[in-house]
Order: sequence, then C-alpha cells, then structure tokens
Amino acid sequence: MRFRVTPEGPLDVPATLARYRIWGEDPANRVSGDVFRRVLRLGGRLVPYEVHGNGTVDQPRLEILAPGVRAAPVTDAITGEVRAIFGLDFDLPGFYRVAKADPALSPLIEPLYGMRPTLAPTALEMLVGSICAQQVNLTFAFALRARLVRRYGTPVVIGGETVWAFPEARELAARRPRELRTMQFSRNKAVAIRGVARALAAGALDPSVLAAASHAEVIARLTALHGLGRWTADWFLARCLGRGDVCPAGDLGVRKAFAHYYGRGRVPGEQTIRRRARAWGLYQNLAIHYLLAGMRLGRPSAGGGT
DNA sequence: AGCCAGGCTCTCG
DNA sequence: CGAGAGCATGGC
Repeated sequence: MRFRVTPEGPLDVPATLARYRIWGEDPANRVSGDVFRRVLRLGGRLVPYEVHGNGTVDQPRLEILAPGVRAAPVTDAITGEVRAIFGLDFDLPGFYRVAKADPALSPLIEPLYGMRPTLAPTALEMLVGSICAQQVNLTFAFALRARLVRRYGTPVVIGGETVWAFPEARELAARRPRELRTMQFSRNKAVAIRGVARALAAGALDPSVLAAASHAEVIARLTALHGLGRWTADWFLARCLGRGDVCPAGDLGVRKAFAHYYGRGRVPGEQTIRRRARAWGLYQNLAIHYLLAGMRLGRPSAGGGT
C-alpha cells in the first residue's frame, strides 16, 4: 500500500530527521538519504514502512510505502506515527511570527526553516531513550540505546535495509538488571528501565492517561517511578506528548544554549530559564529545539541544516 | 589521572 | 522544601 501525508506548513525532512543520526545510529528509526524506515507494532503485528520525503520545504509531501498493508486502521496507525516523528502537529508559521521578535531566535529562522522536533511515537521508547541519556554524553547514550534495541527488539527487512521494532515493555520488564550491566548500562539505568517497562506492561503507567493529563499530573506520575526525575518528565512532555508550553530548564544542553544566547556566557539558573521561556507561551518547545539546533549550526557534525 | 557528560536519590539545614 | 553531596558508567 502506498499513501501520502501532506504536512501543513513547511517541513525540512533532512533537518528534522537529523537527530536520528547526529549522535549515532538508531536501529529503530533508520534514516538513509531522505528515506525514513521504521516498524510499527500493532496488536502483536509487525508492520514495516518507509517514508519518502518529496516536494519542497514549502510544499512538502510525505509518501508512505507499507508493503502488504490494506486495512485502514493500519494506515491510520502508521499515519499517526509519521505525524509524530516528523513533528507535523507543531505550528511552525505561528512560531516564526513569535521568533521574529526574539533577538536570538530570529537569526535561526532562516537556516533552520522547516525543521521540526521529532516526537517519540511511544512512551516506552521515549522513556528508555531518556534513561539512557541521563548524565552521560549523547554519543554514549545512543550507543546504549542501539545496543538494547538490537538485543531485545525485532529485526525486520524493508527496502533492503534492516530496521528493528523497538522492544516490547513485556520483554524489557523480564530482563535482569545484570544482563543490561554487561551492555554497559549502569545499575541505576538498568533498574529504571525495568521499572518503566513493568509499569507500562502492568498498566500502572498508561500512555493514554498521560496523554490526557495536565503537565503537573504527568510530572507527578512519571517522577513517582524510581529513576525518573523532573528532567525526564519535562522531556517526555516536550518530545513525546508534544506539549508546546514546556521547557526542560534543567537540561544541560538547554542551559548551555541559554548561556550562549541570553546569558552572555554565564549559565542562568533554572528559574531564570523557565521565566524567560514562559514568554514564548505555546511555542516554548519549538523555541528550545531551535536554540539547541542553533548551537549545533556552526559545528562540523551539525544537525539542523544539511 | 581526572574531568566531563542533555540526572537521580537521599540527606540534612 | 531546597541546596548539596554522593553515585554510576564510559570517553578522552
């Protein structure tokens, strides 16, 4: 089956997908050229698909190829993932109007035009990724995550490439922390991953409940789990639920970005960052992503552009 | 060797 | 409550 998703507003596909390879490879979210490949889990079924970015940044089209798929529920589910992964629900034009008035954001609009934050399609994938990234450099975090995906996920071939379906909660819940330790996970990470997987598998943590909950409630429910703190919850709100008015002010990258763009080199406190971010209202999430991408613009392995 | 890396928990004041 | 020490892992 072949179908199409048409984004509203601009979309720069390579810039948007850059985060899947800046710090290493993601076996569950494969990018080669302007083709994106992934496997959807749907009721125990594995549905591989590929997304081709066509058209221009201003007139973008996403062509989706899903071999053997016919039923509408399946294509709907794929569309849902694609909308999340390509950040199609973000209001870019609205953000740019606000960004124009901001001294730091305004010069970033042109070089990053069409870049959208990618949202993690599932809570498990987001939280496991965050736990991997706690207090370690992102290259190492990616290596950890990739190792886990290859070991506990399910490989599927599509378009001549192998993509791994992200591991199921049940599978991760059954692993002994010791096993993850041999893959260079710290004990804390191993235990936290198992805890999240158990909570999701048992239904104690329900993604549909989180999706409907207030920010404060999401933060409360996530931080109630051992090994998940405010940082993890903030990024969950931003990069899984796609909430606009969220700022992970404790994040090291965010703090460095604020130091660079607004602090004249000095790192502002968390409260200062939150105060300033609040002025962006519903566009805080986008603003943060643009600042982070802006920090990478000058650098060699820069994401953002091409 | 020692410090850094997109934190978290626990403990005191 | 809030700041701060302690913790855990690998890379350079």
